[in-house]
Amino acid sequence: MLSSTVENYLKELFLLDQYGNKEIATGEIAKSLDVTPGSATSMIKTLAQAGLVAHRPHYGVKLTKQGRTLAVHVVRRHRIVELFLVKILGMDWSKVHEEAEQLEHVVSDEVISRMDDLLGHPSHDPHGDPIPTTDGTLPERPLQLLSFCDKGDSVSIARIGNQNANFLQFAQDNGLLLGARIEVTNRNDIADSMTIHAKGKEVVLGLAAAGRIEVEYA
Amino acid sequence: MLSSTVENYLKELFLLDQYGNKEIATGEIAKSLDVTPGSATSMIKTLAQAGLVAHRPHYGVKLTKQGRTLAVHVVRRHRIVELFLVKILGMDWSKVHEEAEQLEHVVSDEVISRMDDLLGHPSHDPHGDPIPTTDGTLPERPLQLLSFCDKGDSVSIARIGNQNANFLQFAQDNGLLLGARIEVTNRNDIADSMTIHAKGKEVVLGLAAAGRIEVEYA
DNA sequence: AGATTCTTTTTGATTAGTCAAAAGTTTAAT
DNA sequence: ATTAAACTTTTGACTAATCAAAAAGAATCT
Repeated sequence: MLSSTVENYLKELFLLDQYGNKEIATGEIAKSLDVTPGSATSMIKTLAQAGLVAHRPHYGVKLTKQGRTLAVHVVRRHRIVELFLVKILGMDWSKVHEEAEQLEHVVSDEVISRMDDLLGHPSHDPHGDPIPTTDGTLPERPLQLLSFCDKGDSVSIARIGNQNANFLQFAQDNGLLLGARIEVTNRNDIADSMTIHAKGKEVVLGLAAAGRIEVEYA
Repeated sequence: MLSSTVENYLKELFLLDQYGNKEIATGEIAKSLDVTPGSATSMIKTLAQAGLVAHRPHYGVKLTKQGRTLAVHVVRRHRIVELFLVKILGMDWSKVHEEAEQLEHVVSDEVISRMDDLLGHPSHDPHGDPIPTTDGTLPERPLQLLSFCDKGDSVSIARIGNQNANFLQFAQDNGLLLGARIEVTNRNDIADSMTIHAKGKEVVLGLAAAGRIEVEYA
């Protein structure tokens, strides 16, 4: 069995590069997990020893097939738990990430499978992130960053992956919910902002914030 | 925040003496938690340092008011989670204890409170153990060991506290479920056994096994 | 009271994970 | 081609929790 710490390293490596083509720098994983670079190096060596990552010293680290499989399972647990907390327990969308961070390490496969049944085998979590299947497949969707949309574009919100509770709370308060139909009513590249029409409300977003929201033209 | 290990020591001390009148021996808690006596001594010193237990070296240890409060909350989390797993996720009665052992350390108060709502503020868990309220009160019921019943007694099963999965499985397979109406059709103190009539079935139990089942005359 | 037994505590070592700071590499800039 | 900057690795130390084995304390039996 893997420790929570090991699971977190694997998960983070996966999230930093879903496709597994680039090498992750020690400093990058260290920053993501809020540990010192030295701690990351030492854990990377442990993971490499266990065959879960390939490490090229001074260049970077990459999940092995085995490591990726384990990571994907952690992500699956995390996302099913998140959706479960929202849909079944009625928890606030902006808070479930924190909770799932803890639960993902202790819920058994059986519990996950039952939650999955109860939820009707969902394809995406409450933030629009895809839920990997048991065999490790991830559903793909062609999404676009809201920050790339032009004035007049009418789209629907498909993903708000940013896990910061304050940002999510803000989004929620302004009608920027998953699936919401929105329209870009203005865009000003000089002022670095855009205006969104959502559910009768006007919301002004900086492009950086808009870049944290992904949309679908469908 | 308390570590899982600390929570387990507190919980176990509570379970070994719900009423808090006797002192628990170091060896007793060590055996319950499956650690060496030396490990228990060292943890007890840590807990005493933190004001969670009172330790009289060589004589025993007892939860302080503060320690008891924390322990009761762990027990509350455990029991609500157990019931939730059975009632909402449909898990097997004999398996939820193990799962709850893990979850009890990571579920937040908010999740527990929502589970509690969803379950309708239950008073007892799937084994018939009382669920402490948020303020730390435990509902009391006058129960009797099945092993003390006489031939002809008609009672209902109120508690099967034994957490061994095999025993629970056996009970389940023989209709010895919580709330089941049963009758003692025979009792033989020499042979150390009794016969129970449950749901049209006859079950023979040794008195030791019958002692792990508690009943209500009501 | 003395010896034996049982239990508890102490001691010293080990493991996982971490940090701070020193030392070593790589890359980029002059 | 040096030097500087940025990053990574190494080193040594620390904490929580554990174990095995030695030492100490309490209880019991004669």
